[in-house]
Amino acid sequence: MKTLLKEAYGHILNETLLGEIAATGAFKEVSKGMIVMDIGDPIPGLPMLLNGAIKVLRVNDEGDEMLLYFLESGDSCAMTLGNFFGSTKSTIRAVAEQDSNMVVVPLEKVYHWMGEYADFRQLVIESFNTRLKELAEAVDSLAFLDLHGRTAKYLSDRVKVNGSTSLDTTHAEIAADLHTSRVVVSRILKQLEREGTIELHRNRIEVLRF
DNA sequence: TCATTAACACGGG
DNA sequence: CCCGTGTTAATGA
Repeated sequence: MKTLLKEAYGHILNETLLGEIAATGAFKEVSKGMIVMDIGDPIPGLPMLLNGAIKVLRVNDEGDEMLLYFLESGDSCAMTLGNFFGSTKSTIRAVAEQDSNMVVVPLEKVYHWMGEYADFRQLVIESFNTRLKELAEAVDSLAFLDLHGRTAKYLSDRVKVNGSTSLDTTHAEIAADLHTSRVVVSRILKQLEREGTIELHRNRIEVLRF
């Protein structure tokens, strides 16, 4: 676990801290498609992603979803740090985009290290900053892009976090992430295929240009 | 005009 | 057979 930690966070966190995280954090392994955390779940600590990728979604009371952003290796999920402001329940759903490994750091340790280590403080603040930027981007695309544009952006984002132009997905999943209907997604995907942007297969989309 | 819902046929695993 | 896909028709904002 120490090796994975160093690969993902070694560039920002000092050796002592990495050792402490390895010693006190809970290692967690999730496989693709698993719900890592759901609305209302108690937050056990600060999740620090070691490898893989996690999809973060907002969900309303009817169960409708809406993609917020992806977490990649070296990201921590600052949304869970709502704890600092008194909430102990998750307000998001997190689904494994790939098989992933993470360390969950207990909150007492997070408090402690934020006071003790400048580099840890830095990590948390940077994480907040990045998540906020990604949220702003999600709002932008909702406000300024039509569904065709949102779908194209969505596909290129997924290509980026997966590091592959071959996406294992279905039209229904895309529809859920973009909070629209599958009919529309099918039509837009067909259109993108005719434009030569993608290639459609069953349970798979090959992204040719992005 | 463009999205949504319902309904259907086709085909692959 | 079940599920993912592609399409159409009717309806709504």
